[in-house]
Amino acid sequence: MTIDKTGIKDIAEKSGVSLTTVSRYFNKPNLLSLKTKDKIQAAIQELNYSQDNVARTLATGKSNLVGIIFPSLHLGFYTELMNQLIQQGKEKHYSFIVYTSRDTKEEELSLIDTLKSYRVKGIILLSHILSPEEIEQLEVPIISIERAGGNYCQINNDNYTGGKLAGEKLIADNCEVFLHINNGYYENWPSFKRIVGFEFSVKGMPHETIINEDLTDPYSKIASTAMSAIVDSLLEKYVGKKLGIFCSNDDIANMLQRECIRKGLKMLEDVEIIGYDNSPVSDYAIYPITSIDQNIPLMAQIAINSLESYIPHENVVPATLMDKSTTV
Amino acid sequence: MTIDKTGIKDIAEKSGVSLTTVSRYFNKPNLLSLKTKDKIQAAIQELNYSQDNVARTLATGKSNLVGIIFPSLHLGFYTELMNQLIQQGKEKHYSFIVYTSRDTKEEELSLIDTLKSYRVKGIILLSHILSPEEIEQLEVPIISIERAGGNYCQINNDNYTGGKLAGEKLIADNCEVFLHINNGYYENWPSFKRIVGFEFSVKGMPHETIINEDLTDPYSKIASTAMSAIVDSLLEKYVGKKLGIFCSNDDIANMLQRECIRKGLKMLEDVEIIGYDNSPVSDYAIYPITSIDQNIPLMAQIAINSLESYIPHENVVPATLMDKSTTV
DNA sequence: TTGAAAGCGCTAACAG
DNA sequence: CTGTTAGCGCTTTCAA
Repeated sequence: MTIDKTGIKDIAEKSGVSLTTVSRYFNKPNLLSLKTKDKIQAAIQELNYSQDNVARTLATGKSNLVGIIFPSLHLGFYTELMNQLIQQGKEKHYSFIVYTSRDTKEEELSLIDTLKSYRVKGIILLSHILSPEEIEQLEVPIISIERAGGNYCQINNDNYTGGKLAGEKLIADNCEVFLHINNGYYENWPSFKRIVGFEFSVKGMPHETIINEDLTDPYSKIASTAMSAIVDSLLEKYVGKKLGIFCSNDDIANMLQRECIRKGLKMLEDVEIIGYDNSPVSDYAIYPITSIDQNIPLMAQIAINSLESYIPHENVVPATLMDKSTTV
Repeated sequence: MTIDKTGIKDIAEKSGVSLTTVSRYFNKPNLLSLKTKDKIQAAIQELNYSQDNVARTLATGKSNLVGIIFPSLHLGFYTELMNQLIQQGKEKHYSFIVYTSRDTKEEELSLIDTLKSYRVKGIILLSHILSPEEIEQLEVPIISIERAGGNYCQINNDNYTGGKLAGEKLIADNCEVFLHINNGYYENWPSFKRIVGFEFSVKGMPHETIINEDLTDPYSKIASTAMSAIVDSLLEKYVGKKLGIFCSNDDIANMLQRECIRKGLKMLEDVEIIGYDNSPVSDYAIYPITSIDQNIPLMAQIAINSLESYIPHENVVPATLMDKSTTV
């Protein structure tokens, strides 16, 4: 299993040129004569050689590895982003080392250390553990996505507009009470602007923002229970009114829809729901959920490009409303 | 950004020992005297040194990187498996390079080549592109999960029992017609045994197996349409009968439940549903879906251990029925 | 217990 | 256009 060993040296001998020339065949092919290129290519084929990324990385100091750190994997937005990243990264021969981190700073820093020790080209950061200041100390290109910003590359959705679009839609649909359900935030998070935008748009009308951290992991008993209680209190409080509910993500919206259906609410008639992310979950609910699209493919594309030419600044990706079956 | 450079050499100088000794500090610490160990440790702290995995990999020929190749990411089973793998792998300092592959053999082989060039410890294979024979040629430790087997390490669920448990449950619940819905298979796939087990258990009673490849990607229009048609035909064919439906995975079961609800079927009364995987999706459906548990954490654990000490053979993980709300 | 020296496989000046 | 010569940062005989 380790008798392979076919290296640049072997193909150099086989084709009667020097090591360097073979190396150049891969890195600066235009410096070589057609004849040598052919010879080398032939040897490569014959010996079934393929490059050694470890040696190359050691020599150059840079690999094509990229780190991604998610808070968790069980959210449509994350899965889809990873999918896009992997897909689009293939063209540039990027390989992604994936971690999850939602606990301690020490753990996250150690993961980042490991990543650095593999000489990653950059780290795409989605976890919320580190502060902007701490991130700035990292000494490795960081691309943060939907995180509070600092002096590094950020990719954020136009959350303000997203929230505003949701509010406007719900108003246009003649909802009578406007609710926002969120699992918690910090005011410096980009996603906080969703709330601001939403509240701005429903200003002057009956509205309420409900924050409940139990909703953080949507696939838990605790989240179901919390959501059930929320719906109950809403029904009690706003009896007879048509509710317009904007959720901070599709998973929460999905959970909400489930509770509404269980409790016999009629979609569109009694309640309208808008989620955020336009991720697959929003499509496989009973009533596919109207959602604010973050343009995940574009986010991935920007991330990939930023890896190539790193510029520390904020990239804002537009938000658009995707009309489905939970709004008129 | 590249002024870092703190290497084994620096800490050797600082602590007045040789390179070799410092190296041994990490690899064979018990060969060192307590005094030198202390000196070295102090230097490490002071210089804030951390090891270079690339150099170490080049020198030893083995890294702590592990490849995973999924057919896609949008299936609860995959997400949860990845989650478990990443989590459990952390203890052994494994880092996972994640790919998706569902297209051509060339692409998959090239991914595997890249993985090899990073000197991965092994590759966890879930994609269906390569045949067992081709996998055997790979010259890298392969751990296949729920794939047709060959002479390499395999981790498979006890699919036969899983299918049988589903059938028996549906019978016990007094269903009158027994259906299996599947998105396609090959007879040498482990998951084919689900069908065999199920069919065995409902032998002699009215039953039918429905195969439809359009169900492969559950988050697509095409899948919804297909499922809708399937339910229609079932209703037409078995009017008035209580249907017992076993699906090949939770995502399909979820889709099925959605169509049943849309068409006004009453859960438990008109229809019972059992999925496979016991993945998060099964829990956030309107009626949490009874499902066959594959014990994903155990699968992950076996995978991790197999990486450590590779033994080419089949590991069979037990299947158990998880009773939820789509069965009595 | 410790050190010197020879690589691991490739790249990158520098020279021709 | 092509070759020589040092490394990249760490591990690993071999010898002391």
